Amino acid sequence: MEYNFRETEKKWQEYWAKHKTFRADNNSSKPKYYVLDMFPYPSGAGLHVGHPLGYIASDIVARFKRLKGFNVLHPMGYDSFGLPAEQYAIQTGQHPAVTTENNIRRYREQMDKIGFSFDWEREVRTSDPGFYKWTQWIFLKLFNSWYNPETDKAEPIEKLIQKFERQKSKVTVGASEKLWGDCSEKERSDLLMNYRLAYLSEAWVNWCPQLGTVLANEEVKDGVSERGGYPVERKLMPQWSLRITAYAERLLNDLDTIDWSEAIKEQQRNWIGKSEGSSLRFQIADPPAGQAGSKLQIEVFTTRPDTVYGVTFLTLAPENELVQQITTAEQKQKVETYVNYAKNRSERERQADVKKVTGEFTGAYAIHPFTSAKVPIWIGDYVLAGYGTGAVMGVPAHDSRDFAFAKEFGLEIKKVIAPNDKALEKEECFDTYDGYAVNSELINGLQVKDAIKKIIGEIEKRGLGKGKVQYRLRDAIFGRQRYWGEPIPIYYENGIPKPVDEKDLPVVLPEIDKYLPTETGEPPLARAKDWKYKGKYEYEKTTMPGWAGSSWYYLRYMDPKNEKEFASRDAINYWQNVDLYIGGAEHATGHLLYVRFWTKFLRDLNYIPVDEPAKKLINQGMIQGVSERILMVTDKSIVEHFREHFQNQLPKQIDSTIFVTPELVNRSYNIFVGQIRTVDDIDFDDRFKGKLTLINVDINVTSGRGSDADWVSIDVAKFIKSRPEFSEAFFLCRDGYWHAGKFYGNGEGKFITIPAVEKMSKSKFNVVTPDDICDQYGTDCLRLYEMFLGPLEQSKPWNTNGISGVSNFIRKLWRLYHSPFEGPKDSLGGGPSRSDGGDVSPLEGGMSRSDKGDVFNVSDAAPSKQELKVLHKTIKKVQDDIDRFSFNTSVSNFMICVNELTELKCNKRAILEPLAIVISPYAPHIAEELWSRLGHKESITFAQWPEYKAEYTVENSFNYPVSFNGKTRFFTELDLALSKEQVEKEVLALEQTQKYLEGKAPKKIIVVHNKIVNIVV
RNA sequence: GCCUGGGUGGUGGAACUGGUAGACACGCAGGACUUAAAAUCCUGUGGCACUCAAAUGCCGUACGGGUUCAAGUCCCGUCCCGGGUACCA
Repeated sequence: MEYNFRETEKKWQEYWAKHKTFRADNNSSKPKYYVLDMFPYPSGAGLHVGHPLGYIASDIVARFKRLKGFNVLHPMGYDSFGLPAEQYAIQTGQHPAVTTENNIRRYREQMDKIGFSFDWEREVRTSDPGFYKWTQWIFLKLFNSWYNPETDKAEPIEKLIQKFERQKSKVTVGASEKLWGDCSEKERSDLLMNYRLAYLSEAWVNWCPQLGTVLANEEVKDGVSERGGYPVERKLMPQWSLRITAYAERLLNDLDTIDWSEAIKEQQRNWIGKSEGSSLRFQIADPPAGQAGSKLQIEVFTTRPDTVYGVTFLTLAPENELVQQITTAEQKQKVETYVNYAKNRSERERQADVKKVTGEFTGAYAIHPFTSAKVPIWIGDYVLAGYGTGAVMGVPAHDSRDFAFAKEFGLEIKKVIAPNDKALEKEECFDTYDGYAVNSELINGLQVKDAIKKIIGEIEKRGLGKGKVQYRLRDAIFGRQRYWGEPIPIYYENGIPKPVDEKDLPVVLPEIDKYLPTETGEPPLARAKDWKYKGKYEYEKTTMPGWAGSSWYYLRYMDPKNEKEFASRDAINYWQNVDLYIGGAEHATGHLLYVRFWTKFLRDLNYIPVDEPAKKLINQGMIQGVSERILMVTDKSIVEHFREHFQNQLPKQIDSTIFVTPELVNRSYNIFVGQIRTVDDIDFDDRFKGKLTLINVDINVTSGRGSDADWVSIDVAKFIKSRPEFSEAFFLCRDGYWHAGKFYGNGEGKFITIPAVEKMSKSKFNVVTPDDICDQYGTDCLRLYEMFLGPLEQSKPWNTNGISGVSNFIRKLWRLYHSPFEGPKDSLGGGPSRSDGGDVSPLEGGMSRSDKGDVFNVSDAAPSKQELKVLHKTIKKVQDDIDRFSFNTSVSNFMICVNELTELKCNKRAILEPLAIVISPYAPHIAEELWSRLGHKESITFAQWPEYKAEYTVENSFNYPVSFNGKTRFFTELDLALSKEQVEKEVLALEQTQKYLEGKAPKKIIVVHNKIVNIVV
């Protein structure tokens, strides 16, 4: 009988739920193991086949660790605050909480189907007040802390206040200096904002007046908003930010302590962007008439102070405050025009247009601190206001950007570094470190590195500046003009921001009538009626960004129901941090940096005992979607080429429907000749260049799958009727691979489709959900197949071409335990001793017996040597594979193992019982069923992993490949006990050896024990 | 540009510290069973050459060099693809 996966999988999923099999215990004598997946944002599209890839891998590890005797924490939850739900709410008026709830239900259903071993009692949702109470609590801690550079950690702000109170020296408040005791409340608040780890400050943002919100950089395209196309301007606005920069050095250094991929670590290092150099001040020369400019100075940051003698100009960022003060009357008009121009160019636009050099002369000059020469001061938008001091010294001879600027505006170029490599002497701009200083008075002749050291010393000595470390990392803007997020627990009293009292948390997200900004441009929360702290104070109206909840959620899983603390001490001390974290690499510089930041902060305040959230991180690859593109072919020879290539793949029948993604309809889309390279099995050569054309296809969409349709279909017969010129059209359709193509017409066609392999997303109409696979082949099959697809960390397009192999394997596995093999007549246990699985199942309604094949056939006879060898080979291989996260090779090994045992007609309990355990992490449902049929009353989850015994896999002989000059010629079976000399002798005595020696004496013979024999002739 | 991961049959991919390249699977071809199909099972399957056959030889891990008895694996150079990032001074 065939294995009935539908009944079996359902049965065991119900069993696990009913028995709470996967509940993790906070009080256990077992060693702990915490394996965590990045929790999903519950989107409307549901789970796609890419999601479970990582979840399956982590589930395998979790189940494996349980079998190995660990107390495993393997939880799941939802990152349920976020933009899409809010956008949907704006469009439909439906409360985001409602759509989120629906989406979560869908996700849960889908996940339950896959049989994950999550402890669902620990589920968390970031949008749940019981959860975000603690997100707000951590925010308050950040607000009430400062970073003490002396102790190099965060401390309560009270310590700083005490320090201010005690010290006699004055503090700087705005433009004046006062004693702390003399400051007003407002002044004190403003002063402390410069220290708090969560603080309010003026920051440059992308502001869209029409939408009434700040936009993230990726939401702005070509100076207009991505949604709606409204103009976006750069605006200085009060913003809540987190002082992540205080942790820059620790975030950088501690990367060396964690086992994360080098790629992610490197990305974080680049993001933090540490650079060492020096600050340097330039005095302004001859202030323009009527302005008190002589006291003004410009401070720059440079990593190349050694090139200081090459400075021929200074450039300020257009936003730099000094611009207004130093500009001369003659240049005022021009400078203003330029500043306005620069202001309205978005960040993105500036970046996209890197090659376009723009700038303006301010009319002012600065005095070179070493040569006293007068250098012109320019403004240019290649200088960023947010980095360093917003001003650079222009050294065109040794910096390619300064060079481009000088070229554009005809500024002087002065060489001060000579390359060590004479060949490079002619280069106009030489910007590497491989050289020595020239024309540089104090440092002439010194190699760059030494020159830097010496000149910094000189700069410090003369009080012009000092050696300095600069980070690219910027403080994280934390406020969003959005509704669907955690309210920031701050209220305002007389315009002074104050923290909500801890005991008043959570500040619950209020109900509002519309999810839009107010008419006056205030955030949506301003619409809330009677929403006041203690009935009288205005709350902060912005909400937290999407990454707030995910920055600490891993801690909440340890003790998710705790109402007094974010997690109890005991729980935190027991679970520590995540042992294995699995998720996408796209979070490299977002979530994965913030979660490290919050972890270090909580550690500083002694709430947790660890410095890092996750010891080991694995990034699963993306499963890409494949969608159709239509390509117009106008040249007959190309069509012939295709026909030749796919001749034997012509389908016998013609289907009258072709699927096209809606985005292709009624739109001109660009597919370039170069992109055809994605069709990897066709080699397009130059013959085809220029002969592939694209036309605008206007096809009537005749059907869809409702408003949520991912695909629409087009009736080709109808299409051809409306466009008779395509009556001979040639369609080649590909659903993943070409062999599934469909042809139309009968000859010189004009149409083909080419596939586009892209990230799976709803907007690209290429989402494939796991449900269909589960329904058709079963969950175990989906699990094995997703693992079998290739290495976990590799991205790959989704296709189901190989799934039948996995499906066959599951049936073979079943048959191994059930085939009506005849047991040995004289066996000890006596043939098919357990014939009926029905009554050993823990649940009623086991498999029904339908025919003779349904005989559970396991013998208690002693296993043969060969059988033991097969089993132990597999045990070893699978545990090694799991240890190095190579799940695809394990699946191959199961196949090999089952094939070999089938060959051996093995039906021994001593083999089949451990085998079920070994397979159970990968295919838990069928493993449970087999386990129960083997007579066990308990779930296989807590069985004991069989111990690998090397003695069973030891061979006493080896079939040596014998090679001559490295080329393998033949094999010879030799006893492994033989010494090298004996092997040599044996091999030389062989007739074949003599044949290949051709009478010559071997120069050298290499014998590698258990590996190879190589004879050098 | 910079950082990073890759490039192996018709396809997905194996090959762990240099030691039998192509495991396992898909696909394809042929066969068995069947009235037929599906399912299942068996055989073959990197390319080229030669042969009635058995066998054998040569070439093959993007390309060009190198180290080594031996290179997919190590070193140098080049090309191509994916991912990230970008006027960071």
